[in-house]
Amino acid sequence: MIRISKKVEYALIALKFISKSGDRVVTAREISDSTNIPYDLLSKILQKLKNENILASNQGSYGGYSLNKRPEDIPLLNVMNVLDGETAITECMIENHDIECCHTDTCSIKSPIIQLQKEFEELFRNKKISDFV
Amino acid sequence: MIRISKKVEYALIALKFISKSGDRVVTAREISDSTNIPYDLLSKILQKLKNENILASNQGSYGGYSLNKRPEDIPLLNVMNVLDGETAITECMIENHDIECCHTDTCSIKSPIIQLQKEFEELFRNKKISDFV
DNA sequence: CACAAATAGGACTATATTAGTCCAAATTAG
DNA sequence: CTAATTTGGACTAATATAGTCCTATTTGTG
Repeated sequence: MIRISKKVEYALIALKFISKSGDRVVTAREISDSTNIPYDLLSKILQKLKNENILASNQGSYGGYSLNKRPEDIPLLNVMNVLDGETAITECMIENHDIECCHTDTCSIKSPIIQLQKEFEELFRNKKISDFV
Repeated sequence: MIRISKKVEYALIALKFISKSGDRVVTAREISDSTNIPYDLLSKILQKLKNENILASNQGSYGGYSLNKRPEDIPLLNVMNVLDGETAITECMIENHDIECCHTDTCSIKSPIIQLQKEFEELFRNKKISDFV
């Protein structure tokens, strides 16, 4: 059941919330309270987005998060990769995949899978956070 | 880690195998032996494809499977839906979804998600089994 | 300095999904 | 009748996702 993870879904909601808040920094608590996203989980998500320089953060009281890039410069694919790891449509598409696929000899669908992988990535790379704001 | 399931991967390999076999019926055992796909799992997959009229089957000895549609008339999305259930990019995209999303009031990303869902489906609907053969 | 409000992040648990296995029944050609 | 096959239910194992808990660190303010 191919699906976008909750983490990514929450990230989109949070990013929208932050981008609607102007220059003001926004706390994880604030987002959690107004969206019902579990606080602890949300914190992890925001931290990862910060480590990827999508968000900027200030610690300490009166701290919080703010956007570090323009929404139109943040591809959805980026957010997905940050939160859930590399987006590989099949196991054998994972880069540096050292586990030999047991179908290697017989698997003749590899090249169309590579093509599909490309189109898939393109779809999610062309979607920007601005499309969700 | 958004990914096509093994079931679908196996189905693609099996469908390719069958379509390469001309008019001859092909047994699950035969496919399993030459592709290393676990026999029991493969059987289930072929049965589901049969129930969906993508394959035709003959029981008994000298039985087996054959294509019931032209590869170019079988969308990948169909195979995915048959094997893994409805393809909904997020939980709230599942049709007749009666569980109220706890973000309903605050979730303002619904309309772009619907749009993404459409584009996603289009990608996988336009891919046909013939693209993998 | 002490405190409160934040981010930061490791470790863990619970739940759900996916993958795979086992078993028995029904069908059919020879 | 028998062997080869599809059919299909029930179960187990493995993996991934979602969520929780706890503690450390940072920093503005009284």
